[in-house]
Amino acid sequence: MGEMQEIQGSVQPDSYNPSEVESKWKNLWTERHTNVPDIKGAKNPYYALMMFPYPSAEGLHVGNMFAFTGNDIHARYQRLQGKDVFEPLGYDAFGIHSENYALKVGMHPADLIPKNIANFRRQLERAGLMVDWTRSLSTTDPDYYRWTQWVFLQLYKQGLAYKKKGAVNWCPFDKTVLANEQVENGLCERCGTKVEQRFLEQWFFEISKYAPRLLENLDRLDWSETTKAAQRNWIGRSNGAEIDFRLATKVDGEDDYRSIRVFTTRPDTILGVTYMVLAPEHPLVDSIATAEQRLAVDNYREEAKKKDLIARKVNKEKTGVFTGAYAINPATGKHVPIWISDYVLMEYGTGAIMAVPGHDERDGEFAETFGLPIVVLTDEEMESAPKVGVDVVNYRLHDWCISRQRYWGPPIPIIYCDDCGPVPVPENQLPVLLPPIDDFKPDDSGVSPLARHEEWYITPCPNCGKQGRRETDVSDTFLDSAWYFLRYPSVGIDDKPFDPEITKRWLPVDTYIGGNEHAVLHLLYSRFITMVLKDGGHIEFDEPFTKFRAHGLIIREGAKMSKSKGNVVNPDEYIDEWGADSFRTYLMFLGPFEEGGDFRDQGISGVRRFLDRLWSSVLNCEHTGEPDADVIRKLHQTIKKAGDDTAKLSYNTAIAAMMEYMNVVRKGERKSHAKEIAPLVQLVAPFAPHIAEELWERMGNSESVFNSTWPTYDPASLTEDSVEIAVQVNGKMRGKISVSAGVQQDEAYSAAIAVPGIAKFVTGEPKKVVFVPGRLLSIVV
RNA sequence: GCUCGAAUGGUGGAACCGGUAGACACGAGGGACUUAAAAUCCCUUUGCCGCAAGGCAGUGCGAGUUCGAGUCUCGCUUCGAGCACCA
Repeated sequence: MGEMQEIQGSVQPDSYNPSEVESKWKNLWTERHTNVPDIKGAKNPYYALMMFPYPSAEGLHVGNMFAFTGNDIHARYQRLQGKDVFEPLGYDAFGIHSENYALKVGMHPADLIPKNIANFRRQLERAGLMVDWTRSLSTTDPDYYRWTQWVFLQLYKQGLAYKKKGAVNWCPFDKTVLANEQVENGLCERCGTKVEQRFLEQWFFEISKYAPRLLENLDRLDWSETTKAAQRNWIGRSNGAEIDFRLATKVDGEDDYRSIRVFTTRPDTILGVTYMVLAPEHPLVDSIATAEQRLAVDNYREEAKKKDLIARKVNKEKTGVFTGAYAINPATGKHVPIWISDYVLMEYGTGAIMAVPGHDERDGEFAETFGLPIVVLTDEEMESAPKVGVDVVNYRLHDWCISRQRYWGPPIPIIYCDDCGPVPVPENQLPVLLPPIDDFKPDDSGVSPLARHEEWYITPCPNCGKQGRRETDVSDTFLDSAWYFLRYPSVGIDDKPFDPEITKRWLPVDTYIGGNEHAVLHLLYSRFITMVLKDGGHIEFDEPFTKFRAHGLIIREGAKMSKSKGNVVNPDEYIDEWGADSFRTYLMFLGPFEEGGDFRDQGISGVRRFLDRLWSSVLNCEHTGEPDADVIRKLHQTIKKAGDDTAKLSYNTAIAAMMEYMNVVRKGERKSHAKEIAPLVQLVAPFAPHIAEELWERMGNSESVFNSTWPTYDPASLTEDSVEIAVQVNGKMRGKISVSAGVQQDEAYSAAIAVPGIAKFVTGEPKKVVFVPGRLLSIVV
């Protein structure tokens, strides 16, 4: 063996071989249960959570890897701080995405998903995450979705789940309804198909009731500001007033005058009202339309119903029709005509507005189109406007439509009975299993494929025992993911969704990391469900994630990665070539974690070089004699810098600090001392855990490096004895002086003008001298 | 239109509270080692002028505050993200 290496020459007997080191430690971690915390007895529990992935057939994406690694580093860092860290990971495997893919490749999702999960698991394990694999889950496990159905029932019990026929977003491609949050610019978020409006009976969660709380709590959450801003935007609070406009004539056959209530944010402009507009669907339209206008009104309402949402939103030309009726402005007593138009939305406010064309752009356009009068008010008129309204607050947040006319999801646990009406499935009869049907392809009927299976949906009413009918819609995937963080610590407990003692110990989640694309979907829904469970007495906190950080996106060659551009990075290739430790560290080094960055193939070599140097420095270090005092000083500075930066997820600068230290340690090809290099192994450990374990072991430690304690620094070492002070004359850099650290202004000044290059700019007595100790001397002449 | 971000060498990116702009890394150039290459190690690397010492300019653009501005204020430009006929 030795002879062979002698012949090959280039092969060092003990050079760094990532794949060897990594597979060794992967196995040891599993054997020793290194990553399994004591769920019931942990003294310093720390829950480090990462948004779970959808297990796609393509396998893990670098974006996922980037995010998981960032979370893993945080988790490992917290562990080195002495915390009992729980880092779980599972799969968000229900939903349209999985189902569409299964349809495309002609497989059943129930067969496809386990394959995808196995591939994900393989890739995730290669990444060296500190994940507790004994507590994983998939939302498609009956053991899991049983409790998703339980969550539905809690909302139902608390009066927050209701069924309503109404205008909903229908995706003609995915053949299902969508939540408002899943519609982007009138297009389906998943497939980009134009969304149509349909009138269907659907299950809703009354999230709108929680709008004030969802908004107010944001102020006390330690979350990325961008995420909070997106939620505030989405919840959309606006302060205004509701004002009643009485009709000028009575509705036929009624004794009293009816009135129309409007919402406005500008009650001070009431003197400028020249007409009113109702949404076409407004319930009063039928009764107030006059005989002459009836036909025109009906036609317009039919047109509005047909018009797809995108036409309404993109083509903002104003259309409308006069109802023939008039109302009385409560502030002036004047009669104003009542129109209907689809620029007024039934879902917002009261579905009716007072139009002030002189002070509202949209009203102005409408008035111009139809030749209605435009009144521009003076400031005095607005200030002296009579108060005829009641102050109200409106939110844009709509209720969450959770029914999906699809197959691949948890069936909604409701049974319809002719006598008893909708009856919730008793909790002890959960789960309502999703039947293994083959014809799961959705159709245009507006009902789920499950509705084709009488043998499944015909079932006795839990109340009276007569023949009933199951709800055939399944619930939205976002319900699966709105509570999964509650389940992880209690995985394996089969008589309740989450154990109260365990939940008390581990939740809320200490840090949550994920993509900002979920700011108004998953993150809002999770907060809502948490509040509901708190109000139902199931948990003791009403915010699920104490701290949330949105990670950035990885791009390549300045563009988003996509298959069509051919610039997708497959993590496997890079791990094969460079090792997981180098790959992880490179991902964290390429840019700020919360911003992301550009993935460049060549960049990874620098990180690998760093690990190679670390390897050889540790293996060749001196164990006798004393370490260099200057190096030790730099070490303390590095411990502080790398520690502070790692703690605040500023991973790229933490790595830079370690590299800088490495350069100091090896300066001029010197041999490092064990005391100089050992703490660096610990600093590197969260980033490159395998090599850190290996080196830690080779340094004579028998325990995992992750059971060691983060090195401490001596604050006295942070300041240098002598410092370089910058000297400016009239604001321009003119030179530097080297002085002892505690030097005062006079002394610094004398030292400065003793330098000819500085003195030549200082002519005569200075007008002013500014001295920043240890940094700078500024002379004004 | 509204709400957030961002803009710094050839490239990715650093810069605490307003205090030496360009840390760290890639790339490039030069050198050492080698029969050679790879690997490794060392040096140089914002631009311009200069043999040098040194000087001038410089953080998207234009003003301002300040002894001093990448950083603060005002006014723009461009790019990215979210929301959008929400009264």
